[in-house]
Parts: sequence; C-alpha cells; structure tokens
Amino acid sequence: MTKAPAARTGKRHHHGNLKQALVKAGISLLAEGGLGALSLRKCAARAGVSHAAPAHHFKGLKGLLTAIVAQGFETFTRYMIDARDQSADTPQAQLEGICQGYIAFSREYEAVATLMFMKDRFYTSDPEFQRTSSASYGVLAEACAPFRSGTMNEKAIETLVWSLVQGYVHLARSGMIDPLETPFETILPKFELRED
Amino acid sequence: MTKAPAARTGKRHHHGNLKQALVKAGISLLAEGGLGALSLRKCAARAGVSHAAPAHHFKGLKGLLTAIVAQGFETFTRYMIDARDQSADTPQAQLEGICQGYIAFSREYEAVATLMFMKDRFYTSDPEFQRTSSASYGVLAEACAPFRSGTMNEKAIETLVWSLVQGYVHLARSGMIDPLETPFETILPKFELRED
DNA sequence: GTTATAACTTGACAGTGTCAAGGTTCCATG
DNA sequence: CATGGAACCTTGACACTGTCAAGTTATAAC
Repeated sequence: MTKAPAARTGKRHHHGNLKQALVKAGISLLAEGGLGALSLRKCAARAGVSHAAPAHHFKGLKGLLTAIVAQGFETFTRYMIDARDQSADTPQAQLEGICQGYIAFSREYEAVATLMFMKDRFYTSDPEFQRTSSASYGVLAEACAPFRSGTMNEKAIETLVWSLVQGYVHLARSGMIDPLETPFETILPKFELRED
Repeated sequence: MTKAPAARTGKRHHHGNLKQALVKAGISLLAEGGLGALSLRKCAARAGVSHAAPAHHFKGLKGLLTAIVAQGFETFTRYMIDARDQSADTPQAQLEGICQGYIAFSREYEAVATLMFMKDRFYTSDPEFQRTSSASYGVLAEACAPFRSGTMNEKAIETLVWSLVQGYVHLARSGMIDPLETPFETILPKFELRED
C-alpha cells in the first residue's frame, strides 16, 4: 500500500493537477464565448480555486495562453494527420486531406486557432510551443514534399500552401469570403509531381 | 466677419471635431504599442477630453474600432492602388503591384491591419465599414479580372489571390514564415491570360 | 513530531469599459 | 436681447480585469 492517494493519482495538495484543469477551463471558455470570454479569473473560478491560484502554475495570463496554444497545436496536428490518413493514397489527395484537416480544426476550435497565430499573446520562446508548432509544420511540409512547381523550391511550395489555407480560414472566419461558394479544393493549385 | 470661430473652422463647442481626433489617437496608439496598447480612456486622454467623452461619438469601444477599421480600409485601398500604378502595364505586373501594396500596408499598419480582420471587435454592419472594405476588395478583384486558370471562375481566382496574400502577411506577422527567405513573388502562381 | 516547501487564499492596487447624473456651451427661436 | 433646448462634455460610480504582497494550509522529508 502506498502512503497516500497522491502517490497513485498524481494529484497533489488541495486541488490536484490544477495546471491541466486551468488549461481545460480556458479552452472551454474560448469554445463557449470566443477570445473575449477568456480571463484568468474565470479559469480559476471554473477550476474551483481562488483568483490568484493560477499564478503558481503559469507566468501570468500569457503563460496560460501559451499552454493553451501548445495544446492547440497538438490537436491541430492530429486533425491534419487524421484527415490525411482517411484520404486516398495519392500525393494530391494526401495534400488535400491535410488542408481539410487544417480547415476542420480552424472551424471547430475557432478561438484557439485564432489565438495560435497571435504571437504577442503568448510566449513564443516556450519550448512546448516550439515543439508542437514545429510538429504541425512538419506534417504540412511532409505533404508538400512530393511536389514541384516551376522554379519553386521545397520551402516555397510549403509557404504557398500554408499561406493559402491559413488565409482561406482567416478570411472565412472574418466573413470576407464564403467557403460554401468557393470550397478550398477549388483554389488549391494542381502541382506537378517531383521526378527524382 | 463671421459670427464665431466655429463657423470658419468647423470646430464646435469645447473641443472641435473630437470624433476624428479620437480615431487619430487610436491609430497612433495602435502604431506605438500594438493592439494591447489601445483603450478608450487612453484615446480620450490623448485627445484631451474626459474618459467618458467618446461615448457621445461612438457606440462604445467597438464603435471607435469600427471607425478605425473603416479608415484603415481606405488607406489599404490607396496603398494597393499606388503600388499598382507604379508597376508595369501588364496584367501580371499589375497584380503583383496590388499584392505588394497589400503587403506594404500590412507591414506599416500592422495593428490596424490585424484589427481589420477580427470581425467581433467592431460592427460589421456599419455602412462605412461595408463601403470601404468592399472598395478594397474591388481593387483586388479588378487586378484578377484579366486572368483565368483551368476550370476556376473569376471568384475562385480572387479568393485564391486574396487568401494567399492574406495568409502570407498573417504568417509573416506571427513569425511563422520569413518573408526575406521566401518573397511573395516566389509563391504567386503565374496565371494564364483570359482569351475573350 | 518538526520543519521546509509547495499550493493556495485573501486583500489590495491600478487599469479597463460602461452607465447615470449633472453641468456647460452653443444655437435657434421667440 | 432673452430663453429654452439640444449637443457636448465632466464627474463619479460600478463591476470586471491582471498582478503583486502577505499570510495560511497541506504535503513531504527528515
């Protein structure tokens, strides 16, 4: 027998792993009321702790947002991978799958997806953020690898695709374009296949 | 001689045209400290009035932001037109000019450009916003008109170009891509010319 | 059991946007 | 010229925000 429940559950002290609870509360608040609905104090209240408790786990609001963003990129990567793996096994279909996963994530996690690209709202130097965001980029880049286009190098194709899908979701989110009228497949260029 | 100074200068009452002064103050604050540096009270202070004065000219903070965004779109349009008119008189060069104007504006008015595509921060039903933003879109669409590409209709090409440049500036702004390593001309597809 | 550390609370502070109530200044009308 | 009313602005208050300082309590190590 262990001495205390804490040893088994990983829970400590009064609350338990408050850190993850605060992140979860933050994501819920973002989902329910958008970016403007999130506050440190509301996260604390939802986790059942006092308003100053988060300070012992995160470096201020930016610290909490950093953790939310990092977790967001992990979900983001999974969305892209899942959509890709459910697509046909051709380079074009795989790339389209990646983009559809990108778009689905941006729609279902609208506020988190918005936050993830506002660099002055969180700590971009955070190792978790760098790890998870790099992983996301890696998955997208991987899907671009089979292609070439004129004089464009690899990085240029990756930048093209990423800019295109990011701009598409951003404009759709802000009501500037109608994704029903112009689905994304319509505007994704048909690249040539690499030869080597 | 006119009866009062007000009749000549257009200034009225205590301050003068406070409305435009508040917009100007807001744009300055955005330029100096980014989105987080703007507040109604600071705008009021900078314009030399009390903290509640703006309420008589704008419907809250969202109202002031709406006016800033509308003015932003006007400047945005001018940037695109100016860059286009300094480009060679070929459809491809004209379109590249439009995009360069788009990028230049997004760089020089970073915070305003960011705000312009956050629809829940201002009133999208405002007529001034609708007028100025439609004008911006019109200028971009005009530059897309000479082109065709496979089965894409006009709207699809416009959506492609707009998404591409918007995503490009957004990713560059958030530090995800390096515009020096991959200039925009590199990723802008070479469309075919329309025939009719 | 004692002690040290981590986790959390309470209280305060300067900001924020917004509302209510009041005071000015201006202009049109009598 | 006087006067009423409208437009403009101020003062004060409220609830809410993030952050800091100080105190309290629970856990773990010894």
